Amino acid sequence: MRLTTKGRFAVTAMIDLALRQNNGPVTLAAISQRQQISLSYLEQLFGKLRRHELVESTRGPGGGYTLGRKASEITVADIIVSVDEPIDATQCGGKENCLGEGHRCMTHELWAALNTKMVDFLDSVSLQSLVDDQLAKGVVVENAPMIKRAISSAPVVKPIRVNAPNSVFALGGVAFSK
Amino acid sequence: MRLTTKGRFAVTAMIDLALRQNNGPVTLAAISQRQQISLSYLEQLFGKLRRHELVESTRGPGGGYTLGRKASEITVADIIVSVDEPIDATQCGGKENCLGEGHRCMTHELWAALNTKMVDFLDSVSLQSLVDDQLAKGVVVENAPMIKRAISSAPVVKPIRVNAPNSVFALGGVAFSK
DNA sequence: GCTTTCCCGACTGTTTTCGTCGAGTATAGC
DNA sequence: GCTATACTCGACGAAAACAGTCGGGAAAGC
Repeated sequence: MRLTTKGRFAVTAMIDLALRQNNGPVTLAAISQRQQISLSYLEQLFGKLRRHELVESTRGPGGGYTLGRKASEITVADIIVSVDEPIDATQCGGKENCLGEGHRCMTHELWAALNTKMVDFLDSVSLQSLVDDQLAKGVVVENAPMIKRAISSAPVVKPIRVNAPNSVFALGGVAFSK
Repeated sequence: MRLTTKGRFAVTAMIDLALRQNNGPVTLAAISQRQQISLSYLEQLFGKLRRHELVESTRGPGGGYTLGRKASEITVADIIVSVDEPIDATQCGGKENCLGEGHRCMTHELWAALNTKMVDFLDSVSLQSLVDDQLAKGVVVENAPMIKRAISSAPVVKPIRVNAPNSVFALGGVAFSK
């Protein structure tokens, strides 16, 4: 279980998606603009999310992504392991005796305890609960036009490929200096 | 809050230290051998842990490291932030309006919620509780000779610098394929 | 046929991780 | 004082992961 900005991007994007999928599929271009994440990077992340069946895609105009199952049935742990590709294979597999010195892979056991706690915790946080948090905080979801047709009239801001010139969130663990 | 193998090494080493500091200071060489972590790397990690006052050092023969305070008063969060050096500075600082589009940095708020939960959780897990887990699992702590003197007699395995030829735990998130 | 949108693989630059090395300082015991 | 032990510090380096780019392609709707 690793926890980096990569996982954060994925969680952020998933919340954005969950907040807005009522009006049909949400495009990556829209998420990219709202959350300031590079479109190409989102494509990579959603490729993984789709292969893990956390999202479904529909192509063509009016297409985009929707959640693969209910937000209450998607956990933060699901999202993070999807994009992090746990290369796993902790070598000794967990059962072999890493070194035949009788203490059989204490290092492994050692970390496993904390890791279990971590996974259990992240598995207890559902996407729905994060969405609720956002709604409670008064996040305004532009209840978009149900039109879906009648496009190509307004001066749409063209969603080009490169839209995050110098990403603001490039690095940094997250605030909390305390 | 980042969570990588670096933090894992630090936590692992701290548990090892907590398990054995009864018989006086524990040397990095000993931890290195038991946990299969490069000695030089441990030196770096413990330099940070010491500067954060999580451990204390005593030099010279018979020296080593001891915990800076009781194991029950050290949390996993303490250890991880010590070695991870939270570069912080999430750019927009958390108060500015990242982009003047009214939704004032939703991305930021979004992740902050989960991050708070993470930190709170890791802050609730004490080093002592992890040590207890280990003892409960029947980890045998070689209740080492209280001698401390009378060294240089037995054919001691020389603790040279290079002792982890090809580290087994080089990468990999941790097991849990499920 | 055109546009929209997802899909995929390859590529690149920076940061982090992990580890090495060399030199130095404090302490204890002879 | 000498020597061995052990921490202390800084620099360096290879390899991986991260974050992002790019170009082309394929399905679907108009």
